Amino acid sequence: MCLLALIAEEPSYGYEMVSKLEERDLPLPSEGSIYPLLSRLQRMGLVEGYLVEAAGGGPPRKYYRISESGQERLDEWSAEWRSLATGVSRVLNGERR
Amino acid sequence: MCLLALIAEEPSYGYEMVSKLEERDLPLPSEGSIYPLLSRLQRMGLVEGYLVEAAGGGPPRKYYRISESGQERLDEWSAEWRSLATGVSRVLNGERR
DNA sequence: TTGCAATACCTTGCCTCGCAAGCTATGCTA
DNA sequence: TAGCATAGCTTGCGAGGCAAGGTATTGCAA
Repeated sequence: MCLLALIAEEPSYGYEMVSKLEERDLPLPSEGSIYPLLSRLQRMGLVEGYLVEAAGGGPPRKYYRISESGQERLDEWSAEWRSLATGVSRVLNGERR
Repeated sequence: MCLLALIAEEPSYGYEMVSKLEERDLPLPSEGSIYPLLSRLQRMGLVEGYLVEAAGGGPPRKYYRISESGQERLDEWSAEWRSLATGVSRVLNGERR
């Protein structure tokens, strides 16, 4: 969901997303974890990939942009996330509905 | 973590925790998921189990109370959770640190 | 008195997925 | 020419989620 949210904000590529996540205090345990995730998002039809020649050396970058169904899925996911997060807070603070 | 938090609040048993979670809008996907979790918490030494005769029929209840190291672990876990949750919010809202 | 619902616990087994580890290739710079 | 930064990828183990199904007891309704 977080990767999808990053891509929704603006198209991006794996290597860059790692640092974007770090900027938001969400470091990935390993840099290698991101590529299987991105392929999965693509396989699910939530994002589309396209190659862009690297500016300033290095291999070409594989950019991803969000698809229409990706945007819908993201909306669902973030709603689910918010509900989960509120639920967990309620448990941690000993409240009930 | 949520189960541990419930137990920290007051000792409880599996069947009851299911409804406590529902009360907080955190329904378990299946009632059966809770028992492996509770055993794991016990195996990790975070909770202690004890049997109590059921009031009003049915088999004896297996209550759990939190241990000292369980309380410490819970404090760590909730700190981690809060940091994770803030991170995710940051991503969903397109902020950076 | 038969049967069903509620209470309460537990186990098996598949299948997904996280992630550590390691690999490949390119171009710049010291 | 060695090394670093950039950028991508794959393999393999192991953990663990959870659907499904099982057991036993009590009380109430049909």
